[in-house]
Amino acid sequence: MDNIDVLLTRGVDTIYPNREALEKVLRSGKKITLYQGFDPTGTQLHIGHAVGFRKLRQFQNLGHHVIFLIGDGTGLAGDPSGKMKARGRFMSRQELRDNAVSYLKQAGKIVRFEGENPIEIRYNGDWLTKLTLEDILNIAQNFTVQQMIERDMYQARMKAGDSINLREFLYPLLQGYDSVAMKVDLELGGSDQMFNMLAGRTLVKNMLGKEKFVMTTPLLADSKGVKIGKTEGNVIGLTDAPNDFYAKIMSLGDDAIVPCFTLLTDVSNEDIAHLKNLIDSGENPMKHKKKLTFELTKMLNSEEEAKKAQEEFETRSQKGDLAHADLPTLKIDVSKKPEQLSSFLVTVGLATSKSDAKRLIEQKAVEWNGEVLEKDSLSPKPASGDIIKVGKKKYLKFV
RNA sequence: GCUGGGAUGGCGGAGUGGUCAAACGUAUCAGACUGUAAAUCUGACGCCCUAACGGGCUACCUAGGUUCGAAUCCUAGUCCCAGCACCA
Repeated sequence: MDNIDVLLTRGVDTIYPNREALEKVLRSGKKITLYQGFDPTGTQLHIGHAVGFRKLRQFQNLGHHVIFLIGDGTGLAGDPSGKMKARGRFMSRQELRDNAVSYLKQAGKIVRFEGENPIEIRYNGDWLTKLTLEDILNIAQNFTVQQMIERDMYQARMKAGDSINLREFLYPLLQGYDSVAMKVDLELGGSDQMFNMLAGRTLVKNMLGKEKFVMTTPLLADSKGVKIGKTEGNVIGLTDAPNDFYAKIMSLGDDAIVPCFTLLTDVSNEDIAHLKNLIDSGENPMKHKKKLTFELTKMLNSEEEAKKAQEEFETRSQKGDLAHADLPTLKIDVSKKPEQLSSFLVTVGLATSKSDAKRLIEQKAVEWNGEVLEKDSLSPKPASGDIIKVGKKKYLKFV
């Protein structure tokens, strides 16, 4: 299995028109131009994005011309993919540009924007916002309404009586036109982007008279199909602090181990198959999960930080040894009068309101130096070195 | 333009005069279990007072009104959606 095999199979969902055709081109030694686009509609990239980034990096390392496209033009239209509702509001180009700054910073943890064969950054607003009406009509003529509304999501929306805004409806045309504007040979994207990418294939064929390959990457999901990394409110961000990142990955279900190894690491297929066997035959998967987590933390930070995060996790969570753990600290305010425990928790930021604090106390979630405080009486006087723990994740150490 | 439908807690979504701080689901939080988990089970889930029983306040798009009492009825407004028509 050589580099090209890996490139074409590992972490790849589908290749259009087919794998053989692309392989032939790559084997010929030709360096291709490819891109993946990202609409900066938020500020945070999550671990799921890393799948695509890694693929870009592989192409980059093999000497191909990789373009990292910021969708400050397509973002204006609002990608309807996977959305069961039309967007309530659309973003301005300025907002998108602002978000893009942090996107690039985060993506830079995996792909290279500098050094040898750096990835080129482009903004599709540069050409999309300059399209004339005539251009748009010419693009539109390549598609039929039937093709567009065929998408499952639109069918579902129509059935449910939900709206399909014409603005988002145009999205595939814009994304498709990017391929024409940049004259790329290949577009990479998550499998949810298939429709949009195929629109680009059509346009490239009709407008440039050439073949554009499309490669989709699988969405990062555990074996039950549950998406990893972006469960509402609990995003595993690429720039999370190593300790947090480590803990978040560890708290994924065991089902996530194999998919994560496959899509996010360079561990060989044989090794993955081997560890899958071990787990299936009853071995405690924790060891492998720790290895996985270590690798990922290292990829996004450094070996040293990954080590530290791992040690921290071991002392804090596995041994429950809070005294030696690296906890957030708070200076004791000596002038402060003793107060009710519940209000104390609010003051130090461990509870959001007094009601919240009382609930936590009642639920035996508050520990002071390892001792559960069950009563909302006067709070103990904090002494240096005291540790308060609220629930499993919130700690505070007094200094 | 016409005709209908709608706006409820983080989200989805019940509720059509009192028993509604609002079913149910989901998310979140806590506890149990465990391998740190995940899954599962249990509980909590507006704010404030109380040791507790309990009480107060604020909330169902906005502003008024009817009523002893309104998420629920009326009036006006704002926003959203669907269908139809227009396209001479």
